[in-house]
Amino acid sequence: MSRRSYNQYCATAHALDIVGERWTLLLVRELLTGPRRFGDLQANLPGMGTGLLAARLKYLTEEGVVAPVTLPAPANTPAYALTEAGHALGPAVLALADWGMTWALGPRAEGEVYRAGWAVLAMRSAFVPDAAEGVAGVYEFRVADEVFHARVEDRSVETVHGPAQRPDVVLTAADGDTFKALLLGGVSFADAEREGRATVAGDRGLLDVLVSLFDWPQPRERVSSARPR
Amino acid sequence: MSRRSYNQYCATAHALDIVGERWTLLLVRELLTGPRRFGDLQANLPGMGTGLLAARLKYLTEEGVVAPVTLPAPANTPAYALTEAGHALGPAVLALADWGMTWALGPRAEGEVYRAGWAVLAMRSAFVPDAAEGVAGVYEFRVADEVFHARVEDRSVETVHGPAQRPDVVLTAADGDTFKALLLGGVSFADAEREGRATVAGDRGLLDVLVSLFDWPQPRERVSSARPR
DNA sequence: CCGGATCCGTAACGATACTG
DNA sequence: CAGTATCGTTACGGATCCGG
Repeated sequence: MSRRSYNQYCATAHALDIVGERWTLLLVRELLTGPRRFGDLQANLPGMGTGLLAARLKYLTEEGVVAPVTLPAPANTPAYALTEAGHALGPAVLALADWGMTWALGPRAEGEVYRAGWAVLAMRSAFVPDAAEGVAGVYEFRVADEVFHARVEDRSVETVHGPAQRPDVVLTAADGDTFKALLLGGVSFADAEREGRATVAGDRGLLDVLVSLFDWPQPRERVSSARPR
Repeated sequence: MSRRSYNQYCATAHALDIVGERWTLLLVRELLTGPRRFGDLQANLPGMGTGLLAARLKYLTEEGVVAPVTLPAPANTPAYALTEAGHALGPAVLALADWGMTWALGPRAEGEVYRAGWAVLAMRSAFVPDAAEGVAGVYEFRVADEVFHARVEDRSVETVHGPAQRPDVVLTAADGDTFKALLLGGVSFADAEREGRATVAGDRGLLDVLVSLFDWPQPRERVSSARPR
């Protein structure tokens, strides 16, 4: 338990005792798409001091949410991964992302950092299993200098950072905004390629299928009036 | 946006910018079961300073998550309620509660505060719609000095604090532990009544039905080993 | 260079006292 | 009852330094 506990016998309070401190759930978000090294975490969590990052990792390790691992050869470098309990936080992080997409995101603000990898979680959240009936495919995405991939299979999607082993199709987008527009269906892949903002290699048909697998929430405005009973 | 923003164009980060500060999600948890007055919130959030509570309410009001209301006559007293955006946080709070019940709750620790009202959220979380096929009933619960009720109808449950208008059955439990044991099915209503720890008024058959509507998660131990890929 | 540990100024929090 | 005001304590953020 963190030094500051809510001291309530309540499931929500206990959960927040462990993962409710500043940065913690964003740290879990990073690890939800696979193991990461200290430096990668630092790069994706700008504003978080190295001391704090180290302290959080240590605390979460003690609490059995995170575990240190050694990346497979040839990297052989230390990294951090989620335990089973850590992975179980996925639904909670996705529920927050869901709320954020609907009620808090809006257009990109000035100076806001954007990493395409974060869209990976959004894909999990907006994925519609029923729409993926009979769909199977491995997608690799390269956005700016980031690489991640998605594996669609059996009405489910699995999103992980890093390259795919044998992708059916590789989508390269110049920047995050282009990638987002493509995923939301606002821009066609053909148009983006024509404008030089994206390139596609492999089974392009699978990309059009991909877009149809998501149901993106309609952004709403928060208004200051009580909800009628 | 709170003064300290994560400054990331990410749905999770934006959500946490608004509701990620200390106490905020517990405050939302309180309001998820209906409007509450300042003093009630204070009483259910021991350890939170009045100044901080006032600041949070003000901030959340500005952000359109909470709205000040006047309780209906004869109370006619000021209170706080959730807006539509605030109610939309329900799934996120429940997801955290779910995780907490499985991975973080355990037995009650020494000195931990327990309010029966918190079990109300747990009931929402553990409710199994399929088990409630054809079930309808209004339950009122009185635990220690707290009163709340549940309305089961059409494969759904609605839990609100305060008394019910026309309850089918009223369950009075001496303390939270008794109430919990009854709900989890560890103790029968007859036994509890015999021991003087509970009384039942109304349609007692509905209570046995109630217990069958929940699927309580099996508590798990958090262990410090990475989850296999 | 990566993975941290240490230090210090600032902002956030917690407890209590006080006011309309 | 519903909040302000105040003040000591804790947590965070940024920078610098250190060992492999």
